[in-house]
Amino acid sequence: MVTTLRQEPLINNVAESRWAIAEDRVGTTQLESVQEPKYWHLKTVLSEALDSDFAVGEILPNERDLAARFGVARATLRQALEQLELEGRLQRRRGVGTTVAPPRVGVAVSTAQQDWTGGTGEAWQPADCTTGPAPAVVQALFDADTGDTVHRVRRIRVSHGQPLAAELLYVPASSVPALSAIDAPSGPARARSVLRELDRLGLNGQDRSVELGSARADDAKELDRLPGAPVLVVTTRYFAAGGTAAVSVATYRADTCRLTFGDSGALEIRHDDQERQAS
Amino acid sequence: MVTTLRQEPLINNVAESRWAIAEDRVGTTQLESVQEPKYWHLKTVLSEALDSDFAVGEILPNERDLAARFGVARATLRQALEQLELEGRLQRRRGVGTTVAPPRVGVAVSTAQQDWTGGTGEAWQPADCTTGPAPAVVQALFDADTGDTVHRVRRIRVSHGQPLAAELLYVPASSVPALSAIDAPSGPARARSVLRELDRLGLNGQDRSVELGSARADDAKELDRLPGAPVLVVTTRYFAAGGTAAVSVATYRADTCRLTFGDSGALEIRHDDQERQAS
DNA sequence: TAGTGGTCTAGACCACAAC
DNA sequence: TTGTGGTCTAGACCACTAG
Repeated sequence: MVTTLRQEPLINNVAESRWAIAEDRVGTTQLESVQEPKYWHLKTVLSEALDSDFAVGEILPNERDLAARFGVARATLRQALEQLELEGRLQRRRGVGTTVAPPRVGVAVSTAQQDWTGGTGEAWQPADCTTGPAPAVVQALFDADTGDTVHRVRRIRVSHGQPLAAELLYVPASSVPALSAIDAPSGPARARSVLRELDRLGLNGQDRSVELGSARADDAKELDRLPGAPVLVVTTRYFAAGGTAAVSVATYRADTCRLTFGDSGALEIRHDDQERQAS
Repeated sequence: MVTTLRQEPLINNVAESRWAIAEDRVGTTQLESVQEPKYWHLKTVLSEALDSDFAVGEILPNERDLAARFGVARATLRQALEQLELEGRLQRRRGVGTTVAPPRVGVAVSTAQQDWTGGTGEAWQPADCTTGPAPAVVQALFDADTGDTVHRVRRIRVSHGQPLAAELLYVPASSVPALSAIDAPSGPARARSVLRELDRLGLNGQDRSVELGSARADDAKELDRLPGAPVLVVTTRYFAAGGTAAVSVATYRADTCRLTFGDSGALEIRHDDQERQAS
């Protein structure tokens, strides 16, 4: 592999040397630390290499080359890459390649009481609205006497041109009785109408939960990911005088998002350094 | 495969029929809905089967049998099972088997101001304490003038005998100057001493973020999972008069935990039904 | 059209738990 | 010892992106 290395000598040699270091580290340390899975060891070595030798946005060699370099099967190499992608260190796109991902963005979730009509700039943008029954899991979060028909408002959260989250906001028809039946029965205009009514209600509290999920096909499309991609599912229950006025199920891209809750300190956690937690 | 089916006739036949339904569903629906990955389709079918036909704790056939039943390679079947485990639907244990998982437990995270000394019963239990430098990522969350040496308090959160989370609490030595240098320099006793001092400080705010991570070896051991298992990493910064008094990095099992934040509604989200969100 | 990551296969062996 | 899930291999083909 040292023979045909004469075109673009400088750049190629720099790249070569960085990978050579990593290769060595895999070869040598694997012998001593027995009984550690190859993919895990590989992931650790790659992670450290990314920390010290690579810049955000840099393109990695393709999977077949990398696997050959480290002397493992492509499937094993992929296991390591998948871990790193899960941790937000890498970004992989079919047909394109693998690049070093930027640090996760901190996304404020709690921000006290929000303005439904979207006066706060670049937060949520309403995309659509339909009317019908809510899924059983959501229905269970409403009060027993709430009717079956709800408005389903679709909203997308974008930052710096990248989609961060896709939300489905369920508003029981009984929560917004004043909603005019005259304007558009669906679509973005309808969505804004529902939000305006919700804003008029004046909510007095909320209840939130976060769990890991995998993106459904529709969410994945909005998030520019493949179905099954890991997401953080944020379920929020909004309370008004009468009880639960709305339920929001928001799915955030787990690879790119770090959810922040400013409970009282009101400070933003900064994370712009490249360093990572030591093992 | 219909021949030797005579021992435990009733139970086996019931089990057989349930799987036969799922098999059919895979075979038939795959033809129409083209261009959907097999593992994804398989996951959907299995998920619906779990919803309708299986009880919590039930044991599934082993992976080789299941793969044969559905006519796919074991690796493909495993991709589907991994997804379901990620979603908290299944529990797999090496050497034992695969079982239907109970619904995720709601774990309160915010609970206003806590009592460090652990008077609240079954929450965190201190396990150990060491002293030394903090990892760079954590150090970055402290104020610039904070010294290098911190107390690292290890705590475990358990519920119903199951480990939910493992925490590393970083307390700068400068935050707890009154800490007696006389009692045990490390171990659980030392941990309690540090927490007692922290309690005495009187914190006036906190700052929290949640992101997806994978369990490091030490955390994995505490959580009774394999290294690399998906976890929800909750990073909390505690403020006192002087600034950041402590930083906590808690890793929750993503498969079994749903983090709840009682921001103001103070209600617990109930989730004891078996139903799941429709696709 | 060429090159990338995504899916899938049919094996093999290993670590672990339980009998 | 047996059976389970976990790891690993060396291929193959497909879907997508970009030249």
